[in-house]
Amino acid sequence: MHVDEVDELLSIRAAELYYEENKTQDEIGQALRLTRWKVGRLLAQAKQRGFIRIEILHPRARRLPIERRLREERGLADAIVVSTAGVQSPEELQERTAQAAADYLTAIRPVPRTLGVSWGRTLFEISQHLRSGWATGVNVVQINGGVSLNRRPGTAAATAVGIAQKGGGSATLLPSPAILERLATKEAIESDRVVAAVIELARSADAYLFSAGAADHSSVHVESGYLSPADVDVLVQKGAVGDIVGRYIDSDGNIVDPALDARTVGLTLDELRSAELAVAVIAGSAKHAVADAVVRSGLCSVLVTDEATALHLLNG
Amino acid sequence: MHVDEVDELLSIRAAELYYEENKTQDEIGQALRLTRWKVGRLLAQAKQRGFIRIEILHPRARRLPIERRLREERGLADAIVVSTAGVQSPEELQERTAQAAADYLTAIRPVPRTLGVSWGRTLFEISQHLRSGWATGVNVVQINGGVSLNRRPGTAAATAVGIAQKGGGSATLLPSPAILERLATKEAIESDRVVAAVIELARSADAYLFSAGAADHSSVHVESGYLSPADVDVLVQKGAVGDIVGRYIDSDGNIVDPALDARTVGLTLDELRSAELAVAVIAGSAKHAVADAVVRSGLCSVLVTDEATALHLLNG
DNA sequence: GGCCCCGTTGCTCATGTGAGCAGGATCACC
DNA sequence: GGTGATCCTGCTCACATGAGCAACGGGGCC
Repeated sequence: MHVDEVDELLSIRAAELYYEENKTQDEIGQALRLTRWKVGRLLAQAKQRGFIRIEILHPRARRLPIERRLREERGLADAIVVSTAGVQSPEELQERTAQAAADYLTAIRPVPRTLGVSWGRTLFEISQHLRSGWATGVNVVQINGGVSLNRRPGTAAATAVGIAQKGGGSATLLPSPAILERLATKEAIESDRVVAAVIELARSADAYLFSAGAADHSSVHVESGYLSPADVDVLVQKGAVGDIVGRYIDSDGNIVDPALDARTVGLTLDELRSAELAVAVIAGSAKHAVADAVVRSGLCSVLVTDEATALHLLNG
Repeated sequence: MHVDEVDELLSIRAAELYYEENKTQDEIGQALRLTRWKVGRLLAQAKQRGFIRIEILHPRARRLPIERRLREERGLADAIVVSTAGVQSPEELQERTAQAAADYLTAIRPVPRTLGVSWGRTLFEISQHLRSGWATGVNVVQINGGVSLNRRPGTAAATAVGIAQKGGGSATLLPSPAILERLATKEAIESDRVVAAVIELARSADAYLFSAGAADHSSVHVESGYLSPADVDVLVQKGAVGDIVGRYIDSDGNIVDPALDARTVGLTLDELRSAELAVAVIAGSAKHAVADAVVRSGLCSVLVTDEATALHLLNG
């Protein structure tokens, strides 16, 4: 039996007594016939070698070391990473992330006067998790088209209005479909006085809050009727990994289908990229690829995500 | 937002800074605008409410609090519980437990002069994990019959001999099948001078080491040809949960089939029960029921097992 | 409205713990 | 077999932490 092996075993015995039995290092020393300094070193060793895992089990728990790595290694201004410890379902993960996004939004200083938001399942959940009074007099403006064509009419509007109301302000909706069938129609809509004014307001926002969609049939665009499942398949074939504010991007963050993009109403990706504060909220294993594209191509300055996604960004 | 809720969130934030960022309570106090005493209380609260989980990730890690509960609540003289943290396969669990049993055997003081052992997969693994020189001059004696009928001839012998050799002593084998077809044959064998002497020696052992088998087709008795799968089915129907030293017991620790039992060679259950030191080594989810029966009916004074089995004993 | 009770707060003090350091053992290499 | 480098040990000291305690304050009850 090698010396290192003996030390390893001893460090495990010491860790058991220290962490499970709450003994002092001195007591452990007496029990194992070691000086208390040796015990301290064994415990430090056990930690350093990764034998000790400390987890914070709570829906609101975050992973600060991973957040730091995201800031440092991926150049983000800020990162919020929720813990996946104890998560039972994808829905729970989604909820934790939405909660964290709501927390982050609430904590932004100075409080944004104008906030640009996209819409979708994630944004809606965030709006629900916000507390009344999270801001005072915030003006919420939609940054991409979102009049639902078939199901769930008004969730886009409900999201923006909800965020605004709880923030003691008003919402400015973008009265336009997300994607139009013909380019001419899209240009006509954008030149409409009201629509143009909303987009202009969106461009002037202090901060943006948006999510990302995965490029698959579960997309909100498919659900809302803007794209058919077959359309999505074609996009995937062209390299699409997901969409941001209705615009499909590849793994480098570039527009996949310029023609489609030209028919999409709302802020452009470059306008997002040049924003001072662009908060992306992306969670779930289905969105690992989009999250990666978004962060790589600088589409957001702040990312709110879950631990698994964050680790994917760091190791992938 | 209720006060308790605020405190809960604060304790999570504090825990993140304390355990993940290694800040001092004082630093955390400054960051969260609290006194360091408040921080200390929040951390204590987080621990006490179970938000903090500390795990020792190591094949040799044990669960001392569960061992204590087994001793106190189930009246065992001693209990060894190996951690299941990070276990990938049932084989790994089995190996960890065998290793722990070998460790326990090595640590018994005074060193037993005569050790009675059963045989089987578990015992064989224990013999392999023992280190040469674990004892000096130990006499190992088989406590139940075990001349394999078909496959793997000699593992029973190899186990006893291995334990003896590594302990610097000799092995005394029980030259008899485990179960005989006819009662008369069994009685004849037991009256044989050599066999009788071995059993007499077994009765005088200072300590016993044995495992338990589950009552299913994977049993060593089936594998060795002493019982057919159909025989086992019948036993199960009669309430058998497993076997100890070849004897099938029900959930109360009583012999299931007295006729069969009468044809089984080796120590009786009552002889085991009255032993000073009887160490049972039982691991794996298939053996939860037997483990329970063994402990309930006082068949062992010391139990070596895994965390999941131990929790089954405590909660079931 | 006054009073009491109980939970919370910020403290003192004792204990627990980690950093850094000098002496000593160990090992490889000459 | 000598010698130097390196690691390890047991220490001092400074800091971090938990226990216990008095003062405070808020809420319920008379």
